[in-house]
Amino acid sequence: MPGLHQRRHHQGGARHGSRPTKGGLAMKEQLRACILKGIEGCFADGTLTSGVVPAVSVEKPAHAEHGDFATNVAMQMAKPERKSPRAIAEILVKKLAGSSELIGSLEIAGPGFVNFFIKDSAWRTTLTEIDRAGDDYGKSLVGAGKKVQVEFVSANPTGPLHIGHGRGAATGDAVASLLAAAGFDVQREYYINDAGNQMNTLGLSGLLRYRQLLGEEIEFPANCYQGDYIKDIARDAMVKHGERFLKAPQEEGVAFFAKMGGDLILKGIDEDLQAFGVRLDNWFSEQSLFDDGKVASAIAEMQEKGLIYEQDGALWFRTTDYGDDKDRVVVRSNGVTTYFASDIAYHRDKFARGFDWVIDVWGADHHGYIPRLKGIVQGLGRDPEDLGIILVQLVSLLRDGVPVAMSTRSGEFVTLKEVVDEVGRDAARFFFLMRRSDSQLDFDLELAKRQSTDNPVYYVQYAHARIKSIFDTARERGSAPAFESVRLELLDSTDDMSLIKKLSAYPEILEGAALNFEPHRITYYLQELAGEFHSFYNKSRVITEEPALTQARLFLLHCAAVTIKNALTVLGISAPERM
RNA sequence: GGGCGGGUAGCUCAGUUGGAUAGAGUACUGGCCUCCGAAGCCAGGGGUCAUGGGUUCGAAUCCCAUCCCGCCCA
Repeated sequence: MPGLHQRRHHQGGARHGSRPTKGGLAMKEQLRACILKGIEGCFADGTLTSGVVPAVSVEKPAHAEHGDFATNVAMQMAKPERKSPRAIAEILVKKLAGSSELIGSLEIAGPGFVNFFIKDSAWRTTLTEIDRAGDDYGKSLVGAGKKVQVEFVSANPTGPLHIGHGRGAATGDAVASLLAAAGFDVQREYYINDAGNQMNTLGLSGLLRYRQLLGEEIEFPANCYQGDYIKDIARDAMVKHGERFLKAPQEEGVAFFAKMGGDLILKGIDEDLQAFGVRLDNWFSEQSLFDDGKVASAIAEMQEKGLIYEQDGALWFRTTDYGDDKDRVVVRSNGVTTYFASDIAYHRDKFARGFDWVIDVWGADHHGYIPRLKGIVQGLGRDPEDLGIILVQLVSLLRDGVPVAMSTRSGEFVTLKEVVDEVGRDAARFFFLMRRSDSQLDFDLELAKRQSTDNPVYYVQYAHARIKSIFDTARERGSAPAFESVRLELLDSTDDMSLIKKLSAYPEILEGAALNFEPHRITYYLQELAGEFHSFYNKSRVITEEPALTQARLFLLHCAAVTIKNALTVLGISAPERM
């Protein structure tokens, strides 16, 4: 559960409440500090007596009538103070009134909430900050430079990436970007499963297709890789090497096709990922763990710690010590190591490389591995929360609402490349990130391609392009943007204010999305922000007869464009100037 | 049989980590371009938050049990 890590790292990270305003996030921090001070003040002058300071929570009410922020401390203090929540709220409100530049007014509501109405002028300073920060608007320092590795995709090099890998790629890449934006030092890694038996199967598949190509009558086994890409590999080998592997011993042929096929497929995977906008910082080979003796040394370390024992000729890891159902085999009685052995060595190596926090992105069908992986981490003497695991659920591909049949066994699966070629990189990424990774995802190809209102990607990108277009028109009409001395106080309508407040929310949304590994929060925010802009645009003229007002509104839209672009960028989606 | 995820509007899904009157998109109905991009906006109806208990000032959210769907393991 990502949420578990979040709390620890959230509290452990450096808060930044002392910095100047960072949109709504810093406002909350300021209010929180202000409330705390108020409570201490009440204790000092005797109006409150318990001396018990509650955990002050400041939140954004669901309804605008309830103010910009609200706190429930009066309710929390009711018991220790032995007063009614509303009575406590009254005492607090008296103390807090006028105690901060931010607070316009205060009220007591409902069972004992204290509602804060922030001065419009305070909200408007966010705009100055957005303009100043530019591409950096929304970023924070919670990560405090901690080294984090996000490992994702890591598909076996036995076939091209399919649509399920696409969701993992979009998620892993976006989470990495989010964490970087939250101040972590992030590395993206791909783990190549190039040591297992599936490589022999790949080699055999290639060899058999090759022999078929050269005229041999062979029934192609059902447990070999069925896809046409195997035939391409065989054809390639035939062109380069002729009939050489017809006469060679089968072992040599299998080894050749395993190596050649693996390299070729991996190259294709890299190309597909790049076309999808994903660049890995590091490609880590499972085989290298064996070649470098890291598997052996990892096993040795665990044996020394007494975590690996021998039984029935096999070596077992005591994962039950850490909550697993049963112990897991590391080395079989025939001397062959398991995937689990590689996993021990691999994760040991990750931490040895200095990562404070290691995140694995998996398909949800691997959820059964969580306890044993957590076991490894603890066996290494680490906190289990130093390993974060993101499970990505299945993608159902639809075309106009009708499911597209997919099955890797039959070879008729839909590849990531096909999807990206058809709907484009931006739409594909947005769709993959539109839902919580926990929940299954319907991906409708026709909807993703549609250039209309029901396609959320276009809705958001259109907002950005529309703003740029307004700027073009402004220049044509002699109102070229000049933001040296914008009169922000002219932005005083409810439409101005609600757009400003939505822009102010971005830093908090970004931080929450990062610490919880939830990129979908950004896609939702983008849709809300775009909606806020479109609504604003339909009600408010930007280019007017009054130069000062025109400049103020252009400035507001400039800030909106910056925010939309930043949010799209962190998801790896472009912000077009024209569409 | 055990474990994990899910069950919220006709459909697809959010729900700020326990807060006030549960939201958005879509679909449906009706309006808005002599005017900065109508790929847009505005208005309306639509709910037993799977079910039953519990915890407390307060539960879609936490706990227990049950039902349904998907996946993993035996």
